[in-house]
Amino acid sequence: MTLTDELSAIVGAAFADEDLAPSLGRVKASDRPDLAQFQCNGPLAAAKASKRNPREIAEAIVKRLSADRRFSAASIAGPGFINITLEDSFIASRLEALGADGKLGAWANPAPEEIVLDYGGPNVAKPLHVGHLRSAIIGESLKRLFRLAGDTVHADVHLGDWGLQMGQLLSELELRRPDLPYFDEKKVGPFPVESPISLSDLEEMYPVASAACKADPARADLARKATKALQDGRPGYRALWRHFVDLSVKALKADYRDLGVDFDLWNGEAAVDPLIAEMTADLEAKGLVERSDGAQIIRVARDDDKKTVPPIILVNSEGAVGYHATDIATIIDRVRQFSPDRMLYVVDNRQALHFEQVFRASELAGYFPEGRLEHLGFGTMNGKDGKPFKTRAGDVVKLRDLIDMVDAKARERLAEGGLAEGYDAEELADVARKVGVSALKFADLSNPRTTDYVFDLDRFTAFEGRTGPYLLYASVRVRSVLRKAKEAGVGEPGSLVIDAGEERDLALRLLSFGDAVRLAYEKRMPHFLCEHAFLLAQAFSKFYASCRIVDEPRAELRASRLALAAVTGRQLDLALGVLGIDVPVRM
RNA sequence: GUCCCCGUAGCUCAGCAGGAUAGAGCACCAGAUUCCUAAUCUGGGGGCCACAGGUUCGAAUCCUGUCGGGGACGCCA
Repeated sequence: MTLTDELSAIVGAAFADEDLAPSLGRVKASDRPDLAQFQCNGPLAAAKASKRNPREIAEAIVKRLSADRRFSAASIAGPGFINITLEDSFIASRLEALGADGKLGAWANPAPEEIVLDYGGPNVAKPLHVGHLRSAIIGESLKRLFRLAGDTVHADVHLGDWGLQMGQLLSELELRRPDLPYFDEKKVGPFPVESPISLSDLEEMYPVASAACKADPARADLARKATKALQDGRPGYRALWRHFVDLSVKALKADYRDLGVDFDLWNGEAAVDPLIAEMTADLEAKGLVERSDGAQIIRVARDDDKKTVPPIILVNSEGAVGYHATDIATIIDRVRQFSPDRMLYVVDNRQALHFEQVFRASELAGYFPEGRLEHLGFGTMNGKDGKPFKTRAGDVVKLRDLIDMVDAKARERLAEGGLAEGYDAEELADVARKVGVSALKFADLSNPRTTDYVFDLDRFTAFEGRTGPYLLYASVRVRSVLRKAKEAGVGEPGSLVIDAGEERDLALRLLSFGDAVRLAYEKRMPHFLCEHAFLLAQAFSKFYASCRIVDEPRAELRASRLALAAVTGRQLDLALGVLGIDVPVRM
């Protein structure tokens, strides 16, 4: 139960005593912190419903609340707002409870769920680029958020390893190296253990093959036929495919590790290949499949659709399956493996129609209820011109290059401030990486998930203001203060005494963590957590600037402030952990 | 053409289960360090919330339309 839940219950009871709906007692943090800490707008809504005077209702409620010792003030303002200010002793008692809670007041899901979270989607043979940044870090953050709330989460990278792009690659290599044993149609094996080409060969081939197929229909036909042959199990193609996947997965794992992104499942589309035949037969038996222009389709349009929802191409005219089919088969596979309550897909907004189609087909076939499949779309990252971000040369920016850029910027910053003194090479590298990646992640995660945003290198590498490094700095300072206190032997953290306004503000901010967690969870939007982390770090910085801690002469106050700092440090680190941001020991 | 998203300070963006004086960061101006990390803190200027209607006691927030930007729309993923 969060603090505002508790306050809402108290105020709701007062509404109930006035024969009004308790839900009208919803309390939230005040929009006018200069006037009060919390507010309730219920009387205005109550007035509308019961045709009474809002101020009259507010007056009756306030009269009841005024008797409550937990409130230092309850008053009416404006047309009928109820302004509430808490007794410091009450704030202190709630903060003590928060400190004793292992999850620092985080909201817990009352009915924990089993969730499959799909947030990778990288393609074999394609290095991660800026476009993959969002799904990786939003997904990672949601995974940690759901787990914090008590859910069980299976994180699935869901590799793109089975569609037409595999046929494009196979045919490309076949054109270049027809002599390789893999391309002998009659040969069933064994094939060499070592891949005939390297990862960089693969990454070079992909855009070439893709462009060639786009330009030349005959070339594209080769790719489609190769895709079909791969899916039909031609041994040479399968062996080569295995090499491609192994090379890519190795590189992808390294890239994701550097970003602090970790998957439980490394399956790809190909993993459900054995289910395809069974599934298409089942869909056929259920009467959902139609023939159209040589392809097998499923119609998913509805009479009340405002937009045209095209049918799913289950099997194309070549006889091969695409990602519609593998996505539906993946739903079946996940149900069999985990029988989850929900499946979530963190994928670009532009895929919205695709998921709509897949979810409807899943519902029609009775595989999984549509309402428990969620496409958590995210906005695209654009350049300053509003178009998808590219380098000056017109290329997409590789994720690795981006990480190197922020890393270099962090080293520069450490050097110019003379901050790197006393760091050995290893710690320097560690601090630079953590500072750089925190900037990257926070800049991205602090945007609402669904909106597009402008990718601005200066902003991503800025270390002042509302940035990742600002949060790290606050966390490091907390740790430093606690260490100094220990060294100086000034005593242990003790019970809370609220003295200065900055202490009260910090305490109230700490107590709002539960609301932030719940909001982020319910909306599946990590930026609410970013907001909280920033406001918390800011409240701490203000507290730190105006209140002495280690050398505060009054022992009771010193102990209280140490406790406040300790709880802040723990909650900040927890929040940063959920965002996937690692904190260096010092910076 | 149909549908979806967006338009808020010079810039990048919050706020949109309607509510009080629309916020933050950056940039700009002025300050703070004999003292726990100045990657910090304090103060200041800066807004017809794209536009026009509508609903409401009350609209940045809900509805309709216009303009502007982006995106999606059967054999790519």
